[in-house]
This record gives sequence, C-alpha cells and structure tokens, in this order.
Amino acid sequence: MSSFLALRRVRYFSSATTAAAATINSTTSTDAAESAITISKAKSKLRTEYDPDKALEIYATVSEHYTSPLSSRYAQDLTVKRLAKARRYKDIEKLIESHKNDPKVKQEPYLTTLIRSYGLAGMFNHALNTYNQMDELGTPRTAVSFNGLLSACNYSKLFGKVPQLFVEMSEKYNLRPNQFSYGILIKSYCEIGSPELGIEKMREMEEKGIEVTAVVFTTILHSLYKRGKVEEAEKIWDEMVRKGCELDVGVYNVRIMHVHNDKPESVKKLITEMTDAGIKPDTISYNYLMNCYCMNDMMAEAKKVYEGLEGNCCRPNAATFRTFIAHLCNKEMFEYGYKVFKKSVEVNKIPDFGTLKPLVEGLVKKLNKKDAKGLIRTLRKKFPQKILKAWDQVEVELGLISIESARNDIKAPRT
DNA sequence: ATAGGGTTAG
Repeated sequence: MSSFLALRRVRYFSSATTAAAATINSTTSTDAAESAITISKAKSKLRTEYDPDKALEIYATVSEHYTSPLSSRYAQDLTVKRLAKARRYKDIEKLIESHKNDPKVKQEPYLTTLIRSYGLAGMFNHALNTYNQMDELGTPRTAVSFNGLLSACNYSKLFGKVPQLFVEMSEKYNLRPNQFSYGILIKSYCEIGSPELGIEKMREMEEKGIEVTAVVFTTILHSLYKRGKVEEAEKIWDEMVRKGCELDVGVYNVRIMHVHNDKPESVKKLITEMTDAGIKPDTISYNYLMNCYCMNDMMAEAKKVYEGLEGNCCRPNAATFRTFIAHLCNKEMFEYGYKVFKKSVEVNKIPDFGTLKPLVEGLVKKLNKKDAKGLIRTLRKKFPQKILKAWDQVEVELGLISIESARNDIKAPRT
C-alpha cells in the first residue's frame, strides 16, 4: 500500500518537474502588467504551500511569466527550499539544469540565480560546476557571478570554504572583489566564529578604498553580540557612528536584539532613538518590543504594540503570530489568542502545529469548544494531509470528535 | 542588480 503511494507520488512529481521545465523554454508574449500579477499571486500561494509537488506547479506559472531575475527569484528560492527539505535533490537538479537550455543563461544575472539556488539547496558542488561551466555556456564573468558563488557557499553552510574561494577564483578569473564580495567574505568569517578576522577584512576594504556600508558593520556587530563580546560590539557601534556610516533599521534591530531580554525600557529607548534619527522601526523591531512586554507580564502593552502595527505602517509577519500566540497561551488568554489566530488566517500566515496545539487545548479547557472546532476546521482547508494527521489525534484526545467519526473521515475526508 | 538584521524545526 505504502509503496504504491510512493510510486504514484514519484510519477506525479516527475510530470510536475517536466511541466515546470517545459514552460521555461516556451516563448510567451504576455504583457508585463499581467505577468506581474501572475507572479505576485504565485508568490503568495508559494509562501503557504508546503507540498513540494504543488510548489513546483505554482512555480511553473512563474517561469512562464519570467521578466527579470529579481522578480522570479523569490519564487524559485521557495520552490527549491521546499524540494530540499523533502530531500528531492535529483528533482532540484532536473529543474535547475533545465534552465540552462534557456537563451537567457548567457545573461550573467540569470545564471547567477541558478548558482544561488543550488547553494540554497545545500548543493554547493552543483553551484561550483555551474560557475565553472560559464565559458562553455557563453556567459560573461564579472563580480556578480563570483559573488553568487561565494553566497552559494555560505548558503550551503560551508563557511570555511569562502575565504579560499575568494582568493582562488578572483585570481583564476582575474576579478576584482567589490563591496559585496567582501560583505560575503566577512559574513563567512563571522559564522566560523571569528568576527576578529572579519574586522581585519573590513580594514582591508578601507585600505583599498572600498566603501564599508552599514551591512558590513551589522554583520560584525551581530556576531560580536552573539558571542557575548559586548564591549567589542560597543566599540564597533561607536566607530560606525563616528565615521558617519549611514545607519538603518538593520543595525538598530541587532542592537534591539541584544537588549530585548532586558527591561522594555531598554527596547523603548532604542526605538525612540532610531525614530528620532528618522529611521522607521519595522515589524522585526516591533516583534522584539512585543516579546519583551510579554516576557515582563505586560500583556496590555504587548496588545497595544500588536494592534498598533498597521498604524505604524507595519504588517504582522509569521513570527509575530507565532510568538504572540505562544505568549498569549502561556498567560491563558485563549480568547484573544483565537482572535489573533483568525487574523493570521486572513493574511495567510498561519502558525505551525506546535504553536496552535496549546491554543486549542486552552479553548477546550475554557469550555469554548466552538472556537476550538472552528480552528481545526480552518486548518483542514489550508494544510496538506500529512500535517493534518496530528490534528486528528488532538481532536479525539480533547473530545471534540468521536472516534467513530474520526474513522469515517479516513474514508471520506471532510470538506 | 550580486552582501547584513528575527524566527523556523525535527
């Protein structure tokens, strides 16, 4: 029985891969506005599509409407990540290799997306092969693809390999590393556990007259805080300010990250500071503030932050819903938790099983079976069968459904 | 049109 299912799955999948591959080469003359709509719809769907087969089908519609590397990159990234999670490496290869038949591979940005994708899938050797294949494919080389290769290496978590590639490839192909190349290199040193070497490379940038932006400072700052080197971090921050580096949300969020386990006043202070400097806090900043209030039992304040998000031109993201619902459950605020859950459904950012289970249990405990059932019913509509199995059991355990009807469901799933 | 910041997990 299970092998039959497995077989069916493979066959179904192969046809989806082929479909995705085939559309890439078809010449379509859809007009740009229409393409943009199609792509944006596909992205929204992909975000919540965890079934790799379905993801591929959706991705096929994106390939069909290709306009620029950037516009389809997000979709390609998501598809590849889903496949990688399912360990479908052969299928990733099939998909990406098929793109090499497209005339656009002679364009460096296009080819670079392929290299990056292999990296995201953790298939660094494929990324490297693709990079070495460029002459054969007739794609010109600049720092763009070089940086793509270095990024692929970081994505594959081969941080130690980046410094070596940096030297080797820049010499072999006579390329001059730019500010992005250095940014990637410094990231790799920080990940290896040596922000000090990262700082050394930053000095090298200065000597060579390559602009050191907030991104590089942020990488180093983050690494220092993460390793508890607070004094060194403060020094880097001071240097950054002193040198007149343009500050942005990213750096501030790293600083907020560092203080958010403290009292809310510390977070508030930084938010005021950045706002005064004309930098708008984003969803990440507010998530920290909200979390911080929750950890300090200030739920009314946390609610205010959550409800004020849109007024601050921020949209709640997946992390907002997940962490807030978890805290609300801890505080037994299940009714409000259900409200937040409904909002997450509305915007297609539903938290995972582990987050929602305590919410259902809490609702039942408070004798609110109606909402508990409503929650599960909603999930049934949204998620693939595999994930839902866990919910069948929860339903029975909590007495939301009788064992008999659970059995019936196996034959005839509810709609 | 290539680098950083949260959270994500099996």
